Amino acid sequence: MKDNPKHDEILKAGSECFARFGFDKTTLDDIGRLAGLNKASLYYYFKNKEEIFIAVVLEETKTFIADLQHKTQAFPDVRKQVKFYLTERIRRYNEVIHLTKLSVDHLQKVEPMFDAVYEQTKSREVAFLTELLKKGVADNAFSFSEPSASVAESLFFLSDALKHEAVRSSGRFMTGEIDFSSAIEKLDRLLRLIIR
Amino acid sequence: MKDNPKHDEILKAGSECFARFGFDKTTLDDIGRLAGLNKASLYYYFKNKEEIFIAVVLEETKTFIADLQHKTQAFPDVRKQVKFYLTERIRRYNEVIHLTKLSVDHLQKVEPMFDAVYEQTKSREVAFLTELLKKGVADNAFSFSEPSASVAESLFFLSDALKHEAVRSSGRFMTGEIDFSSAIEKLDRLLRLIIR
DNA sequence: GTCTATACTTGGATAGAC
DNA sequence: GTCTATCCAAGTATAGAC
Repeated sequence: MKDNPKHDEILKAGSECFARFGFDKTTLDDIGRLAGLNKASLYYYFKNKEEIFIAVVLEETKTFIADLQHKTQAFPDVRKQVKFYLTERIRRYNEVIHLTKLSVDHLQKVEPMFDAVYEQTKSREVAFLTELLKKGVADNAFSFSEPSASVAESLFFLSDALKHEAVRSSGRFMTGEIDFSSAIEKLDRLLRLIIR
Repeated sequence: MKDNPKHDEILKAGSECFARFGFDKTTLDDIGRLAGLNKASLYYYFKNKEEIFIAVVLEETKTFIADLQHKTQAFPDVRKQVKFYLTERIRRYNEVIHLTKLSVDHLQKVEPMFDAVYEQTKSREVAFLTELLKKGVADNAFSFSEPSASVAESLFFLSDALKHEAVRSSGRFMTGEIDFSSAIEKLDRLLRLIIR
């Protein structure tokens, strides 16, 4: 949110529309109208509608992650910090999916977009986790046979894998919200195995 | 909700879609898919998309009015009953507008549809008000120089007029909800003048 | 009654004038 | 950079086969 002013206007307009109508039901005219631009002009700033959507979610995810990392610091125990962080970032996924207001039929179509978003925040997230783990090791809270950065990346993959599995298994019968409780439970048990 | 079973299926599907997407963003394919019919078949039961919408809102308004009339009975004082009824039916309008999830730009387009709905429930509403007034007169709570049925119709028009004025004055700057407090205040003062 | 085919309109996207 | 013109796909609506 510091680029070109028009670029930001489009993101703001897109955020507004996607939140109100969801991805499918938002038109480029909707966004253009709010941004004060002809819909054709949107293509000067973005490749297509999908890219606008990804940029909007990416922006909001950055804010969420920054906030989450701040909240994580509040926990006294490093183990609890790791668990809280990995758990909450799964829950975030639910919010974003809910924001798109898509029926199950359309969910498959947009899920890859989210993957692109999470791929782009990955380095930031892994770096944060790495620091957490290093602190834990320094405090003798636990130890690993591998470097902290490597373990952090594995934990990140673990969190994402459980998240995706939950989405897939919710499958055809999703009614608004995905139930991540089982994924979070699995995560909890795996963390106890990994962090010793 | 007792006509043709397919007819009702369409209403159910329409209700679902309009609530989720609003009028503009709902497609006939959306409704047809949910109702288990080809979109062309919808035209056997309804003249167009607008008619489906009106039928849906009409159905839901009937339910609302029945419920409102029931709630009204709970008030001990007839004056309070009249005031409560006329006030709440204005508030209902906000709900329905909100349900359609329309931007101000589109509101003008659909407002006539609501008028059609309210026109169709008018007789039922006026009849209810007439009974209230007759009861009040019989109890010597107040009296009129005109027949109760005539006064009831005037009160109905009054409520609708204030409602419409509130919609118009909210004009270009509406942000989600229309503020009916001023209309309700005016109604309150007028009622005190009329019901003596 | 329900569907396929089709006319016309709106939405996503590109080309090119300014 | 922003717009108009335009293409193609999807949406509203009608005509007509079954």
